[in-house]
Amino acid sequence: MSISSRFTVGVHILTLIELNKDGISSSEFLAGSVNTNPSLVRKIMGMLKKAGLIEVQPGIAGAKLAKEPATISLLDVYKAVDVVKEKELFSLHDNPHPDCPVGRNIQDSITPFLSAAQFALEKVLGNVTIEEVIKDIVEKENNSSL
Amino acid sequence: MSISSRFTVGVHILTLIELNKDGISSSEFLAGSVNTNPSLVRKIMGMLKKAGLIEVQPGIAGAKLAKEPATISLLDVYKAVDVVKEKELFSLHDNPHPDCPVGRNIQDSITPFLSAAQFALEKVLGNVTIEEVIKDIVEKENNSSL
DNA sequence: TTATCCTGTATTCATCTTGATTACATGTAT
DNA sequence: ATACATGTAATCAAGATGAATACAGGATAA
Repeated sequence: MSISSRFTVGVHILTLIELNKDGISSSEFLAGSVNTNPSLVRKIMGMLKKAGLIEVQPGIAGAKLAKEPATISLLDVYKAVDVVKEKELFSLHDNPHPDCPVGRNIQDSITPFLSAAQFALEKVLGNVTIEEVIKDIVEKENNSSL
Repeated sequence: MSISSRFTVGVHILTLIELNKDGISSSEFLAGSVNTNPSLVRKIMGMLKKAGLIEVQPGIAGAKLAKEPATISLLDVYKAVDVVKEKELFSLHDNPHPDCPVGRNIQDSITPFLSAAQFALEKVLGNVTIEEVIKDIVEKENNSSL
């Protein structure tokens, strides 16, 4: 299992919109860089828009960031594209047997640990911004052209 | 998306084996508590055995822990049942376009952040032992019988 | 030996999620 | 009106998951 690439594609989209801020970032343009189809990009753009991360208007080509890159964290993107539901990163098996002491208590016992693990993951994502990703990419570009 | 319940079922199995240490924990017995079929339990038992967490023998009913509960972490179980591959919790979109500065660098740029997030999650799981889960269940049992 | 019970393992199946693809309604501008 | 973009729905193939069934092989008791 893997967390949907909607998340990393979302990060890609936001990064490219910013680096192409002087140009027009249409869904087709973005899809070309991601190597997917414009429809999927528009779907993800819709989620990013709903989350207040980008500005797009029907009929008008191009998207812009709605906030400064330094104020958008990877966690914002992760939540925007809805890849993992609240407290549901880990699956629990349905209906353990209530006649067994383990069966009737296991879920309540381990859920706090699972939530803590998921929270730790999300905290790391919350500490990384789109600005950092952009800086990193620009730096890699400069290094590779030496 | 969700991480396969093989993980939480594995924890359930280990916990029950220990709490039932004076009895015989056959795959059918364990499956009854988990509320699944014995075949799936045997499959997971095979993984736990391979990882050195339990002892089972063909033809002989019942499984026993191969180590003290205090020395088995949730991370051990998580790795044993192979629910998430190393550094692959997050999906990357294949083949971003190499002619775009973002396309050719995005994966290398974000992979360290994603790995760090996954590592943070695993670290939390590594700090919780089966013994703690058992204690918690016993405690819940005692409280409920007041 | 024979019968019985268990583990180990493979196969099949329905269900779900993902991402690709197509289509089309709606909005904007020339 | 035409051209082009976004918004959104529908369909599809592929992959993962867990349920279910079957059976080979090991262990034990009569």
